[in-house]
Amino acid sequence: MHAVTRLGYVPDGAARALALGHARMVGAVVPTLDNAIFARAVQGMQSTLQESNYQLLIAAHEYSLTAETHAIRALLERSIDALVLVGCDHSFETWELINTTRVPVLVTWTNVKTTERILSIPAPHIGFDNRLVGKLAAEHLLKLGHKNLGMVSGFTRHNDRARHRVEGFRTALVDAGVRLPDDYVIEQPFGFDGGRSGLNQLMQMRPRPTAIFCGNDVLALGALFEAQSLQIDVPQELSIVGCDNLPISSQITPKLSTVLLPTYDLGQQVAQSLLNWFSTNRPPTDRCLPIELVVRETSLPPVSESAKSRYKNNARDE
Amino acid sequence: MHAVTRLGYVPDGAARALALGHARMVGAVVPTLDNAIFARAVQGMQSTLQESNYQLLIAAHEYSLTAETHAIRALLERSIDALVLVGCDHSFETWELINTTRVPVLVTWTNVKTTERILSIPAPHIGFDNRLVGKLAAEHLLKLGHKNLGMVSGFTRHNDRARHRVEGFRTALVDAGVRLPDDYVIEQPFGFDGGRSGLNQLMQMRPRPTAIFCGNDVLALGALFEAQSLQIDVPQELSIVGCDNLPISSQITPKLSTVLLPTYDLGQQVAQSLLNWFSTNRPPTDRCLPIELVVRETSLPPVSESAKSRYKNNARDE
DNA sequence: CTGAAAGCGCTTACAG
DNA sequence: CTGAAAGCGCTTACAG
Repeated sequence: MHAVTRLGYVPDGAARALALGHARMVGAVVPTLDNAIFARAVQGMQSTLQESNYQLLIAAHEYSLTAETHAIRALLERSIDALVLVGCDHSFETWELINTTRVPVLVTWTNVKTTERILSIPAPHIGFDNRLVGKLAAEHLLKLGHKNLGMVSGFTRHNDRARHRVEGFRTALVDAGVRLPDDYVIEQPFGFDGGRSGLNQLMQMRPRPTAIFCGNDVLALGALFEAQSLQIDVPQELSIVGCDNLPISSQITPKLSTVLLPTYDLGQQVAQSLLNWFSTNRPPTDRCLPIELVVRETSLPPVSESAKSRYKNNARDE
Repeated sequence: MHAVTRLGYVPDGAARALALGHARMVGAVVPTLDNAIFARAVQGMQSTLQESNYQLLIAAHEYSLTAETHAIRALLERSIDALVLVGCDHSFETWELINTTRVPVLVTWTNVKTTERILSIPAPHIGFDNRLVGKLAAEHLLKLGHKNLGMVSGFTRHNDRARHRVEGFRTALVDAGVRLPDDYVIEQPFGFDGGRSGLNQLMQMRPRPTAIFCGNDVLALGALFEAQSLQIDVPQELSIVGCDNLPISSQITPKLSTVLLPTYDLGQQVAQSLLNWFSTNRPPTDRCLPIELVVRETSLPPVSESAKSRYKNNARDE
């Protein structure tokens, strides 16, 4: 041991991995690190993996299924011990890779049980009930008395989280006898500009929605900023509910109501489940992390008729 | 090749790495992924490494030097081809590890030339001139006519970026004949709360500063939010300048002036330089990426005497 | 208990 | 041009 420290010997991980048959590495493929939500989850995974001397390999695919497949193949060629994927919408090639390599896969961020899957692979999941996200938002806004609602969503194609949030929102509205026409659901790229442009489009609809649910806080913040630019008073004239509870969401004025998703916890639990899987050789049981609605002052009852006529004047000015 | 695809053969990276002597992996140790600035840089590195079939191993140390050393050792045991570090403040053990393993190291985010280093190791750097960040902020605020200035900084101990920003700010002020007393520099943990509490403390100083430079945008945003809570009118009564130009900084009202750091570019250039290093076997040359001041409406001339007396009234109310 | 040997799955230099 | 052999640096089962 003295010689080890004196010479600065560091064991060769590649040789070790070859002899042992596993490399103490897990790969994670996320849509992007540009959203704090994924960055935090990755941070959570990394910190708990680190404690058990596992390394995290990350890749981002920027919402491209083929980029994801390539990233997964590259990860698999590094002989990772497990793979973490976000959501259950993946390309056929991805599932094929997973099936043939038999790499342990953990699906996160989603509730697989409620999802139609292309190929049935026995991947356990630890995530959120994204339909419930939409439902919580809908129930909250309905309780406030809103009748005309709109939604700004990320692209739902190849994104089960976004799709489920729309579905959950719409279903809860329909259950309460409120319709959510297709053209009141605006799909936009994630980002402040997407939120802005989504709000803009919704504000041109007639009847104009008095409440808006945004698929995540980035879109909701964009919508909030655009409402400010348009001189629309939030929450007096418009209620906005987001999802994620980003740190900024509790700081900003006007206050943003949102659905809190414990993403750091998610990352930690995902990592912990993998570690258990490695040691017990038994896959973790599927589960959903609890989520909750955080109501801030943005959410008020819908405006009076007098305010509504003001809307129309504004609309004429545009 | 037909059999390869049919059987789903994926080469074993560990064996390949052992035979080849390198694993096509680079390790990056960042303070945290919780700040969008590091997340974006990591994203930049990852995307360009990916194109050349390199994998990125990431670790975060949450501003702890010993955690960093451990993370680096763990990375080194995975036989990485290169190591990317943020800043040049590292523990003795870290430099020792680097010296004995002779792993190629690239230091980023900082301008090493201007730094006193504990151990002289020949690590090239690609980063920013953080003194210039402070200087740009100071010159801007001086030009507006401010005489009483304050600063909210991250902890400067073990953080050369934070230290250099303070130094650059102070030096530029002193050069213009304006003093920045030590107690007008408040060190706070990075985060909105740090910014809030820093602003709070500065607003109790007499004379009260009319302009504040914050070490980064997260602190600046926190300061902005706190100013709103305290009913201090930004920019009429107080100018705030941040650093980073986070996406949110261009959205928020009141507008935040800031120093733009191209962190995504930084990540890409770091990765590209590593790739060149690997192929040519010659280390990259040191360089600084250009930065620029982004002036938004927050930065106004200092308030008139009448407004100053209003300050005092406010202060009494507290 | 100690120490030499075999083997992990690749790559590459070399023999045929 | 093809194919068998050696070797990368570990771990582990086994011989002494």
